[in-house]
Amino acid sequence: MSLHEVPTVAPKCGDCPIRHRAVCARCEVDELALLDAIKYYRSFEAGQTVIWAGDRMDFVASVVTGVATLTQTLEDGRTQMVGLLLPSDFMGRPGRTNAPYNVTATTDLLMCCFRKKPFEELLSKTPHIAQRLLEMTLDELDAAREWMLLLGRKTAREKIASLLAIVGRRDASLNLRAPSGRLAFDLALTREAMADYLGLTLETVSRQMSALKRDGVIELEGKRHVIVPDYDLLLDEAGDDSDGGFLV
Amino acid sequence: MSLHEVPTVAPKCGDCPIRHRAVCARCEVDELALLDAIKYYRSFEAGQTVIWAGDRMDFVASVVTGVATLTQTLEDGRTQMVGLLLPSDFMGRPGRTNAPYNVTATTDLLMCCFRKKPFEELLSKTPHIAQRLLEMTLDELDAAREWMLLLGRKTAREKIASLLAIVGRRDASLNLRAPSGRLAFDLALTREAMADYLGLTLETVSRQMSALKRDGVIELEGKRHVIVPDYDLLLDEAGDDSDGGFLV
DNA sequence: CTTACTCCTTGACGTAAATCAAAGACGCGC
DNA sequence: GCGCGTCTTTGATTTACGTCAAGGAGTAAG
Repeated sequence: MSLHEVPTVAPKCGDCPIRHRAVCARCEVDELALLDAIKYYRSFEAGQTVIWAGDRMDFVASVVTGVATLTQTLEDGRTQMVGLLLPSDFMGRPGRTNAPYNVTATTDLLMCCFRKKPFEELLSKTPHIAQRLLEMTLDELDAAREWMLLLGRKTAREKIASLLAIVGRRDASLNLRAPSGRLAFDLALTREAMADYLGLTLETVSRQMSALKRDGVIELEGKRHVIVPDYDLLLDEAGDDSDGGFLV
Repeated sequence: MSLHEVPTVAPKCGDCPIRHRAVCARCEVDELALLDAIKYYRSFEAGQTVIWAGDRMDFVASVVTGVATLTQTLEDGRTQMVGLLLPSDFMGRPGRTNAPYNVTATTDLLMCCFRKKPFEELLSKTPHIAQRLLEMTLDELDAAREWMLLLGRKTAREKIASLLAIVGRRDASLNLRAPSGRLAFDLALTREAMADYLGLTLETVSRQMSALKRDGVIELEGKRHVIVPDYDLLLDEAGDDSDGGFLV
């Protein structure tokens, strides 16, 4: 998602342990001071719903720690995850009053929230933050469209490999490393959540995870901790050369 | 996509037959005059490529007439359409230099283009246009995510019905009508293009079109002209109650 | 008119993934 | 320890959709 890149100095926003991606790194000092004045924290337990589709939403927020999912459902209960919020990801829609999807915490979750009204005022006063927000939204749009390619055209195995590549890449970038060679990370998703993201059933996810393990593409410690012996090999399995550049 | 709604007065931008969605209807007079100064037209024949993924892109544009598609492909040729541009739709990415997907004309196509540099200057001078653009991008994001639900969880029949509902709805709104009851429109897509949009094969599309016809949900005149005797029935087949509110 | 092209339809068959079903693994409270 | 919940794995079977293949319909050129 790349703002003006990964943090290279200590975070500035009060006591937040993260750098808010909505803010331009070049001019962060003043704006973060402004943001600081209107922010508050909310925490959620694993499994709790942050907001339901259609609900009034009077804040925008950054994920501080934890993982949340965006999901949509059909009446008969079929559900599709349409986005994944990892630490430093932004959530919110300036100019909108209602949430378009369900947002659910899949781990314990801490969010740094900003009341929408003052945040919007801040936006109109500081056009370069508005511009930054447009860029982030365009990134999200690219990610969503990349995901459409996955959902429409990839095999189950490729889907799993793509998801692992993305989460692994994202995890590496949190540690300021480019993903390559050996990689290990926790996958904060149940098999069912993975299935909902990939448009599969949980059984198929489980089978393909087993297959990737059998073929030496990944190793598993317990159910959630994934070890990738060779990131490039995983990318090959993902079926495209985009190297998971989206959703970063 | 709904700016401050469907045109109710004559278009203002010079000789353009359409209202540019990037411009706020409330304040259009001044901005359209500005836009008028930096615009030019380009036309494409059916089948021609407007721009290739990765190419430098030094303009943004509105579709005046015709239909274009946004597609992504894997190396082995599997392709997925990730967006559809209908008249009045906007295409372009302020702040980006390269096109993220292939854009192809599926009919003869006329675009009203604006050179990117002056357009971006206009944006920074008129924050409410920037805000309008953010809203439009959020709409596109919603549409993409709605499409993810379709790709990941709907059956072939539901996919076809959803596509027809959306195109039909969009066509009706061009004529300032709410879609209901009987509807007739031209589907400017080949069976293959429909398949690429829906993540299916062209044979499956053809079979499901035949099935919908056999079941009286649609009638066909020739290959492309679709008659929907009862729009609500079509919506039922689409499998959700979102009523195709996206991509409008 | 014939030929040739593109696009579409329909059929027969194969297969990847869904569904149905059972049992294992892990954690948590008692 | 034991029971009980949730999550996961694995197997057997079904099915929706893909693949392969043949032919039809419309249109443009000769």
